[in-house]
Amino acid sequence: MENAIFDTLNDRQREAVLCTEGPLLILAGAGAGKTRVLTHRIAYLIDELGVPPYEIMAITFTNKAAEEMKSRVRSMVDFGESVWVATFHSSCVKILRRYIDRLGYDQDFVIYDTDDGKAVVRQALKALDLDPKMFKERAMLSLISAWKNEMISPEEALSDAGFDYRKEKEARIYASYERLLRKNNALDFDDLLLKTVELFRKEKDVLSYYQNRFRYIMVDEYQDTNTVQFELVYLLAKAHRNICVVGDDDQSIYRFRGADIRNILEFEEKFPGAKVVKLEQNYRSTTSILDAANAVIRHNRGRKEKHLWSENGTGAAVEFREYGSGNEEAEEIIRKVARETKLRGRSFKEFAVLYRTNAQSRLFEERCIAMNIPYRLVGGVNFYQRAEIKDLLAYLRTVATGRDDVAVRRIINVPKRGIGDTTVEKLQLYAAEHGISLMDAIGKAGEVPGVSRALPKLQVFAHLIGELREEAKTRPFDDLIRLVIEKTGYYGTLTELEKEKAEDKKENLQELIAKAKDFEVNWEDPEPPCLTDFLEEVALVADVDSMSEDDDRMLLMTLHSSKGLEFPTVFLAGLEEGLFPSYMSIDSGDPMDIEEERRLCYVGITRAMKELYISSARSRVLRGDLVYNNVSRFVRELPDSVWSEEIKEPRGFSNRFASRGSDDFSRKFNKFSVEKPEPAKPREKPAFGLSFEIKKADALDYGIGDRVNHQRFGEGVVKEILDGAKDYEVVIDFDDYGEKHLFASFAKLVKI
DNA sequence: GGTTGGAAACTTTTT
DNA sequence: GTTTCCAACC
Repeated sequence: MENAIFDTLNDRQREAVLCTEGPLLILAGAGAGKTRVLTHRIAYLIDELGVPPYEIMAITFTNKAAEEMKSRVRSMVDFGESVWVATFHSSCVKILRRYIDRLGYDQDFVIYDTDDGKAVVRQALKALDLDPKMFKERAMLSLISAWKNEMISPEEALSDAGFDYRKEKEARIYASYERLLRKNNALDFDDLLLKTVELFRKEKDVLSYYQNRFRYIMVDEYQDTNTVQFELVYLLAKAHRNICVVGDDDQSIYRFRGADIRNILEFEEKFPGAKVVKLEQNYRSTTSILDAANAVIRHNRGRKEKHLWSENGTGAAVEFREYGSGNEEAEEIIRKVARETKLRGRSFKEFAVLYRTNAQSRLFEERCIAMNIPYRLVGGVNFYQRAEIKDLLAYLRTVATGRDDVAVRRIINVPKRGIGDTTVEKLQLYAAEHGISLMDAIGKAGEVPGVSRALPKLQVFAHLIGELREEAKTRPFDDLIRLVIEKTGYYGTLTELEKEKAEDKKENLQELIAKAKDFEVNWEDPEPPCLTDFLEEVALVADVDSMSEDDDRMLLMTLHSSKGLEFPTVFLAGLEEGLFPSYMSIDSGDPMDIEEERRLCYVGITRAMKELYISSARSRVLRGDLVYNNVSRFVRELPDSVWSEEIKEPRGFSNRFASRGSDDFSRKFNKFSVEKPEPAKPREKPAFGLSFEIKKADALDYGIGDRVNHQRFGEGVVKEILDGAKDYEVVIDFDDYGEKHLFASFAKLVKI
């Protein structure tokens, strides 16, 4: 190959790039340059094989990944913008906007998020006269989602239920939920995929159009695909079989969302004759960090054997610290960031704190504010899920379609205009009886039985929406949003809240206005965008997507959000039994749940480029009350060699003995228990280093003069053995590292 | 019939 | 800590 850009690839990467025909599975370890492989592969197809760019499809999971790939492809090849690079969900939306009429929907369908979905479940329960306490919204939604991911229809769910009362009711709720969505001309997240598959199965001409259109298909993060997604890819690829999937089974962390790890483990069976390329050289992290990652993930059973390695050098040792409390953990971590940035001139964005649950973020946020550290909180409540934003968007949805009952219900009394639940129920009933939408029923409120007192208020509301619809025809979106705020007197409701919160909400609304403007300015199609386009964009963005690289702030996020990102210094916080791994996964009794948590830990470790600090807290406040957790099992799975820097420091070492008795260790490493040990002293200085269970051996199986092997230092000769109170101290002269003093129980020396 | 404030109950992770 | 529920008020 003459092209210089391909010279920067290693042999395995090049192999993956050159294998363009037929099914290909790229098993890419963390930081092994999979995005580079994908983009180079696209460039190779276009530049070397002359494939037209529009015949190439690359599917990702997040918008951020899609954006990154888009910009890389554009900078590498001419007409790069013609390559179809999009997320699963937005790809499906694009297809459905063109052809969904074949499934009996209008093309301007709206997309419901989980909040809307909850409202629909509530309505379904009411329609079926079922007790909402018996069938929880959230549980029902995840059940429905699971059914959809498995492509099980309401009818099938019903027949599967047999004579089980509960299952039968659940299936009926599902059926009712479906009817309501269809009536509102709405699709939920799962529908986007499911309806596309339905479309392909039903309309052969549509399927073959897209099969011919996408002659080369690439799927990123393949380990996170679920059954519908697999089916979608399978349908598209089965004609030409040029399907390349990239993934890492060790980074599969979305099982709870229906991701099926078997999709990657069984790829070769699903696509016979598939070629497999493993990328194991890591370009991101130091060897210390990779050792830690490898050691932890080794404890999982169902996985493809891999061993990450790098040429980046050993680097700083991974450090573990146990703090007295969650507060102290946050304080020390943020203090460390403050020191590093102030004293060593490092920038804030080099640091990231990763945690298991969103609830943990607050502690770090508070410390950042207190210490004046600029930070960015990723995830938590998604910008577009905030109440005020959703309210405004519900107005826009109502203005845009008029069929969206869920949106109308949300805003009919926001701000308060004296239209209560009873009135809405009557209107809804009337609408159902006459087969019209809620908004239409409001227009005819005079004819609705039982509506008298609320009638003038309803007329005002209907008039308001009518007016906004008129204005929407000419105004740009940002202007329209301003108008909604003004006409509804939305800010009026906010001032009643505490000042600070109201300010926050106003700022959020300003940001929404800015985003709307942005959207219009960046619109690329010659056709001007309509309100539906904007609402669609907004429905499909995640929080990570809007993370910008340029502002210098440290990052706080869950382990899930951190996937695909990298940071010079990572703090993995809250490594405690019950928190991480979560009590849910411990209690379920399914070892697969713990394995998923372990993969999550692996993802967290491999985000780090140069430094990794792992920590836990002995006590922390969880939903109001103080709990005492044991150190996570994952900490114990970390390799001894990782801690050797500490062992070289006698000072840290003696500290460790001074502050921790061995009873403490056995308690800590016991399985998660509810038994509460004595409370931690709040301001106690934390001990450095990892405290392994120190158990003095009765006798050592090596003596002075023997050659022994150490995991990290290699081979050496035992010079001296000192009998200490709690352990033997062994002096070894290593061939490569010289003389070292090690403790027998830590060093795990093996006689050769 | 609608609003409001306080008590109760629930928080794993999210495209 | 935060969202939902209910009962007393308007």
